[in-house]
Amino acid sequence: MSEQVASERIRLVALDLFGRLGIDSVSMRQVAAAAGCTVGLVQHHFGTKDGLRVAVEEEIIEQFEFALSQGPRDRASRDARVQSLLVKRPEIVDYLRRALLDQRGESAGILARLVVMSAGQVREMRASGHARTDTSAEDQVLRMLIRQFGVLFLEPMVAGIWAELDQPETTCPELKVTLTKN
Amino acid sequence: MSEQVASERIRLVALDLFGRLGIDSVSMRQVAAAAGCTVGLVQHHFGTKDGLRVAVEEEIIEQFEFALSQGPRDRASRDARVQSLLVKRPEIVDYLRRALLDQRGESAGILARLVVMSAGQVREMRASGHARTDTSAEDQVLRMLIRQFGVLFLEPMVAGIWAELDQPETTCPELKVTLTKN
DNA sequence: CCAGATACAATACAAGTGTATAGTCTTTTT
DNA sequence: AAAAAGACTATACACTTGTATTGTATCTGG
Repeated sequence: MSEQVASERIRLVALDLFGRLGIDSVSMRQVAAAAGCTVGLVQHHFGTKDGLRVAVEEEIIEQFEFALSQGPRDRASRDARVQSLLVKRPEIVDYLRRALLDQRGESAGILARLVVMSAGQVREMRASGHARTDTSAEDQVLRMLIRQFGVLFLEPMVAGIWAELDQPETTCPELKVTLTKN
Repeated sequence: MSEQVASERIRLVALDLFGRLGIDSVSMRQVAAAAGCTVGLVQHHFGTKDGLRVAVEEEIIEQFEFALSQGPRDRASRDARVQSLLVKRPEIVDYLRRALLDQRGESAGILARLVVMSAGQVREMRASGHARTDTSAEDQVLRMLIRQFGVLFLEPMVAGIWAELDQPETTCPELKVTLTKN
């Protein structure tokens, strides 16, 4: 099952760790340990930490391109394929959420590429009659991105609040009483 | 204007930096430099970095309690006061967004306290007839929090996408052409 | 077979981290 | 005025960080 090449394994655990903890909070040694190798190997394959970040983002882009390129080209089908990808690989959602919210320095690059891809999709849909052309293309791009990411990005917020409402006795005893009282 | 006590100045710049860059990415020395003092003074006032984090969160809680405690007690008025606070102090929104996003370890504490506060508000509204009692309190708490934070949390995402759509020639030349073509 | 590339490990190092400690002023208290 | 307390600086230390370097297997093409 985990008998892949080490390079790919490193990329996958890096994507997972970066998404879950944030790039800055993950050390090369952490990545190496999670991938079951040494720091030297990570360096050998990706050069620097930034090189690893680029490779991770490359993988995300590839996944998107794959999901968008095959299958029917109407809006609903494309949305479904993207949604399927994001549900199957929540690490990607985590990573992108951080990239979108951070938006400082190099981490904004993947956002730009994603917007460009979405713009391409919108243009293609407009040309093939799968999208109306009487509204602005910018709006359509923005709507497309929010349609695909909006709920997924808000999900941890709702989940966090809900978890707190569900079992608050660990952190704050009086809340449970308050809420179950009526 | 900036002739406050150093302790308060440190707390404010720490809140700002923590919110903008994330707690882990901000060093004590960075905080000290931004506050115009040395690391030793930060230690003297707040002990450890975690102590500084606690103080920063304390300040946020205080601001919320202040906004909630004074003025009319109906839902619309409270929402307006909270909204006013969050607009006036975007660092607080940034900080809370990160706390909500991270949700690991100690950083989840302020989320818990915020949920508890909101639950208290809901209970008070229910008791005073400012909120209906025929729906679940949990739902009301969740709705209240999403009502107050939802758009503010999504805002940087929209802003980021929009900025990319607005001036993409710096990062990706062909997008501009694509979008302005029709 | 055997050079050469490739996969991987071990270690070394400068820079940055949080924090402990000790010292110097300045204010407050008695 | 003496002393205690607080505000503030300077420095040292152990640790982690990313990365450079060097070495060793393992494969691979001629």
